[in-house]
Amino acid sequence: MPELPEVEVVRRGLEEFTTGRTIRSVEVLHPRPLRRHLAGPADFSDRLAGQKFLAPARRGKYLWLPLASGDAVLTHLGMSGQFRVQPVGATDEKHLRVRIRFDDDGGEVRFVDQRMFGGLSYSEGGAELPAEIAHIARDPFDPLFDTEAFVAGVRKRRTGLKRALLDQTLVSGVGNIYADEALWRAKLHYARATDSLKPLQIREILRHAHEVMADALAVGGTSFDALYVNVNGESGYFERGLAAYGQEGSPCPRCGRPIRREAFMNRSSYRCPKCQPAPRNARW
DNA sequence: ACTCCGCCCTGCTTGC
DNA sequence: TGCAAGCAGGGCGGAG
Repeated sequence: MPELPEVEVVRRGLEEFTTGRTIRSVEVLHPRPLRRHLAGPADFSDRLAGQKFLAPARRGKYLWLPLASGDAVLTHLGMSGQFRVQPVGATDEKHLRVRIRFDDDGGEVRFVDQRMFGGLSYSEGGAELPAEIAHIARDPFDPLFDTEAFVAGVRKRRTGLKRALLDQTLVSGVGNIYADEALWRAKLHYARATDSLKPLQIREILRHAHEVMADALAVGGTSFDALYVNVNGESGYFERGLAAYGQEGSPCPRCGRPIRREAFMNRSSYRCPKCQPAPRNARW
């Protein structure tokens, strides 16, 4: 569900509420979100008690909370994960999975996840960058993002452009929504063959992905429903900024043609049939 | 080595 | 009304 802008909104919210605080206890209410922590929920809780959080970090859609010990709590929101800050004693959310209490009088942090594609794990030595996500590419907001390596990587692939944009080992943070929006802005069809794109076109699609995610971040991200909210339970406002995604039948903001929805990768893709015509040598 | 599919979950919407 | 299928913004493991 959440892509880079939404995860960054959550990171900023957590930064305000967790940095410098010491954990008193961690309560795991469902084992599923701890599946990546192979030693099990009890071990996860035991290791965290008494530890102090440093400022949270993010790469793409992954988020981690470094600890003063040099380790980290690594998390991913999956499709429906949320972090919420609540006063101690507030009613439990229906899908509350993990509760973190602190040794001060402030509120608690809760991991809430309806579908449980998200989760948490304890990353030893992961404060700087958890080894578990070393394969994830830097995202476009990262000052060390290597544009030329991205251009070369995309051209080396033999696949469609949208598949490449969604491949988190080429560029991270882009999901189905912002891939469609970036493709619309760049006037490129999702099935354009990666190995026939010009370097300039690849730089352009990357620039648009960066810009559309920055635009979304500036207004708190995209929320279609209550499944994406910030740590205070508030929605973002970028849904009104979407030109293509979810806009089937609505006029293209550029040319007026109705936006088309098509099945793609067991999901949906939205495009303007005039601005983003199907290529001859399509790769799906 | 690279690419792609199926699957992990729950709940809301849609159509019969 | 009731039920089942379809769909939802992600990532991984393993098949080919």
